[in-house]
Amino acid sequence: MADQITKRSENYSQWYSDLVMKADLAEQSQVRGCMVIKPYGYAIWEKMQRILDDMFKQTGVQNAYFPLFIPKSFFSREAEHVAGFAKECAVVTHHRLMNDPDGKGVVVDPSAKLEEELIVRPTSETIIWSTYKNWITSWRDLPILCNQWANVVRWEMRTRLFLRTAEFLWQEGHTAHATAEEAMQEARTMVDVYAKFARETMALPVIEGHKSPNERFAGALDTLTIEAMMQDGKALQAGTSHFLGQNFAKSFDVQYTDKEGKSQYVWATSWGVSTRLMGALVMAHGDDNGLVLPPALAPIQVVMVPIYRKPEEMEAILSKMEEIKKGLEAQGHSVKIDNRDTLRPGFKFAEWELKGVPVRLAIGPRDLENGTVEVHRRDTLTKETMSLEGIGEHIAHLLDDIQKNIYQKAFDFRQSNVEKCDSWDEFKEKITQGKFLLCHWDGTAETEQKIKDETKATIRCIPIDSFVCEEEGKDIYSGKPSKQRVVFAIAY
RNA sequence: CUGGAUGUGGCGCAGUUGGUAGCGCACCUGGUUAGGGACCAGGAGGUCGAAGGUUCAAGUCCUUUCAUCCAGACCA
Repeated sequence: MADQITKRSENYSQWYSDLVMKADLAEQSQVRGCMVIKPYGYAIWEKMQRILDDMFKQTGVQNAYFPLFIPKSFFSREAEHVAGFAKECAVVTHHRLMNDPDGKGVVVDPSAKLEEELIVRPTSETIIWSTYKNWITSWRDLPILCNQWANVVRWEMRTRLFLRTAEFLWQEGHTAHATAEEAMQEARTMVDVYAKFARETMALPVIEGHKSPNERFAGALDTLTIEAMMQDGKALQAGTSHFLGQNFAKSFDVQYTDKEGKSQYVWATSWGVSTRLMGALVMAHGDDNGLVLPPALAPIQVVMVPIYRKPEEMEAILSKMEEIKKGLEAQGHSVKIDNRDTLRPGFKFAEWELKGVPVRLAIGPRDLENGTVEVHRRDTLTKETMSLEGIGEHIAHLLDDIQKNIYQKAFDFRQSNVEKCDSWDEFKEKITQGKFLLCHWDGTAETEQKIKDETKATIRCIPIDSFVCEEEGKDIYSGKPSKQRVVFAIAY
């Protein structure tokens, strides 16, 4: 299994190459782990954005945008939040460059030192709450449901493409509510949105649940999460939704006057998903031939490869393909005709497989004569020759089927790697084999920490979906009484 | 910051006991090819991570330094 994990990890980096690359920054630069998202990768991100955005709006959320720079003092206000973020941030200290007096190039103008440093946002709670203070005075102003699509920077010590880059793209929702119940409901609503998006759009089975106190977001009273299993059996936190209580309202003095005329602090949530989802997509579905994209997110859903020897054949085939393409596009599918005449078909087949295009159509002189087409599906790597008649309908069904099948495959994989575990010896063995283990936990941070120290495994979540398992038992490590099982796994 | 490994054309690598850099892929040109990653011929591209030292001579030996990768600490 260890070998398998290594092999998978190597594959992951190959699978990424069409989507993302490490930024090629200056040699002496200390900026590590910045990424360039390539056009093909960004197209997937755009699709994710569009679908998520629609889902957000259906819950009443609106988009807004807040500044990239946050005054340092804002971070001093929320003590817990600071403890979680203060260390690994990019700090702006100057605002001007000047020509280097000793020669070529430019240097920082020392006279342009900022009175107060600016922090490049690692997340926007602080600046948004300092803004909300001016938006909220009455119960009539609530709730405020804002989301922003933005980039954030965290000066991570170790980075990994998509999973942990220094700069990444995300959306962060920040809401303000009159009551704790309403805020908790909002946090729950949004994690449900994420779970639905993961399952239905990304074809990614996830476990929904609460984070243990140790794993909570800095400054949150409760953190809800969706956890996915990658093909090496490791867990990936794919999205989080936080109930922030009144912590930020109190730190930034955000109060409203309720119906009785009394001042009340507002209740807050924040929730986000990032370009890490791209990593999840790749690591959950890819195979030895490259990416496998669910049709709902594939920038190109159908690619057509013509096969010909003579120019006349090419012309006839391409015009037939245009015809088919129009039909498919009318049904809302994205279609590409690969008409590059410098490459051989076999090369193109391999290339589009690497890119994960769900369906490939090949038409050659033989097909042209018979009125047929070769249909190849990426998920199963199988192909069949079929009549051109009714091809549109067939493709529509096929894309649908591929979407479902990719989910099912990931689902089955996960199911076969999740199990209940009640023996500590068994736990130690299985956890390193890439299993999710459902175990009893006594609810203490100490036990969780000890388990982490000994095995690297963490509590991924306390499930709230179909994995919820409330029953009496004994803690896997301490043997103390427990009321429910939680999900343990080794995480990215 | 701690431990281990590695830096040689765009990518992946070789380079013996020191003798003045080579291979595969990719790239460019021409031709033949085309139903699963084509073939032949020709061509271009490197101050060997950087600085210093030893030597008649350094990719190779010594010192320093920088960077990258893996394992920790941090995290979406």
